[in-house]
Amino acid sequence: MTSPRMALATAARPREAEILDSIRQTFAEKGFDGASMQDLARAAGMSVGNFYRYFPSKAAMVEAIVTRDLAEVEEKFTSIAAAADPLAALRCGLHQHIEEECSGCDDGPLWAEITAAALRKPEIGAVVQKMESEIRGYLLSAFAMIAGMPRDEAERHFAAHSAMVVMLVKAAAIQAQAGDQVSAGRTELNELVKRMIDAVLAEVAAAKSKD
Amino acid sequence: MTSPRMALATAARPREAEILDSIRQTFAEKGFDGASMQDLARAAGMSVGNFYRYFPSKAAMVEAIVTRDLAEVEEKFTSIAAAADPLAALRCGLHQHIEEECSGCDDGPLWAEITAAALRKPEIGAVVQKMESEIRGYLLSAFAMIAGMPRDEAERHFAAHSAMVVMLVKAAAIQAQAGDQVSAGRTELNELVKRMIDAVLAEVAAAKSKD
DNA sequence: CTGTCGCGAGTGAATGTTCATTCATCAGAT
DNA sequence: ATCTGATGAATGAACATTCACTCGCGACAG
Repeated sequence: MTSPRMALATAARPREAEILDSIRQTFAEKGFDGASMQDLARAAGMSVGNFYRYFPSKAAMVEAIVTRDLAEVEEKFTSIAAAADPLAALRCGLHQHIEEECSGCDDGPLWAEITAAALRKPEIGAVVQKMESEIRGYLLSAFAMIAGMPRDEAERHFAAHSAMVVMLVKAAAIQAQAGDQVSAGRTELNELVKRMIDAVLAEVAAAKSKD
Repeated sequence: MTSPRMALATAARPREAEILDSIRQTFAEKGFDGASMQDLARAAGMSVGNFYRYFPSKAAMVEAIVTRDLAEVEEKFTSIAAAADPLAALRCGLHQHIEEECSGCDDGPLWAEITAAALRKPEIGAVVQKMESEIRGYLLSAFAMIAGMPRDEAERHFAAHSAMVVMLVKAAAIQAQAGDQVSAGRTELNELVKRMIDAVLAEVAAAKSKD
């Protein structure tokens, strides 16, 4: 997940993307309020003064992080929409995502932090909400294809389903980073999460047959 | 949720409980790192100096908050375990909890904050993990009754199920406080969450018949 | 080829503010 | 007289934000 992300965004605004990668870690480790501008500047490998040239506020950094991740997600959904069997592609993509979050890329703390900050700071709340509603939009488009119904009908029927998928994925990512004693049961929980996602998708697919 | 909480804990250490109620709000509004000792002391209605007599650190406050909420949860599970139909009682209790979190008691931000803090500060992580594992324990005991199997067997079969329930409840509480545009779809999402919980419980109950 | 001008990128010390933590002190009850 | 619960000013560290300044480099006139 790290290398494609870097490759993707580096193309557009190289320096900013590079800084973003450094910043993520710091936010994850110290939290939104816990990370000082000095901390962040140091992590980005530059002086405090210069740092303000790139990001005038913490909210701006979160916005940049969110925007970049959203672009990644969009890319994935585009390939899902183009697949021969969208249901299978979506299912596979989600399962893969659950696996990835568990081992390797530790974005859990970062999203926990951003989620918490979104509930306190309106600027961040707006950004996060825009992101989530956009993702729900992608899901709904996929659902429309799967259920063989127009997009707006899918929206009416499956709004909650799309929200549930987003919720499950986020919750799983955050949970995956908590504690170590239970790591044996981590695999089991992941399997159960995947089954829950399957159940949601099954409800969507079931709308097709009864037309 | 507020009044029973106060009534419960006031019996034991009145002053501390009173302070805790004031503190909650501040943590929810400003975040763990965002809330200064001055903020918290003011919220508790006392001087900074005196405040340190009650809580020497923010982690201690979180611990107190968590401990108190855990006592509430324990109480609920005790009554569930004593019910004639534990499955129905558990199901009803969980559904009720989902409803409550949505309207009225806005504990979402607080738990988002605590969850995020738990991933960064080891002391808080330990406390939260202890709480969650205790709750999972209560769930597993209930599961054992429902499935009609010894407790340790339930633990082997349903560890993931208990973790999933905890995850769903927490995620729903946090999600319930995000944004306002979607509040129309909030009810639908809540219904879906309840159905997911039902699905998990159904898997537990299914273990009974096949003995 | 060379001097120098402009400019974007980068620096880090300075400023005023807020924070955590301590402590000398106080009011009132025993 | 003393003990308990409470006060809030004091202290030093850390923070956000600004700013005067440097450096390297390409353009370009001589």
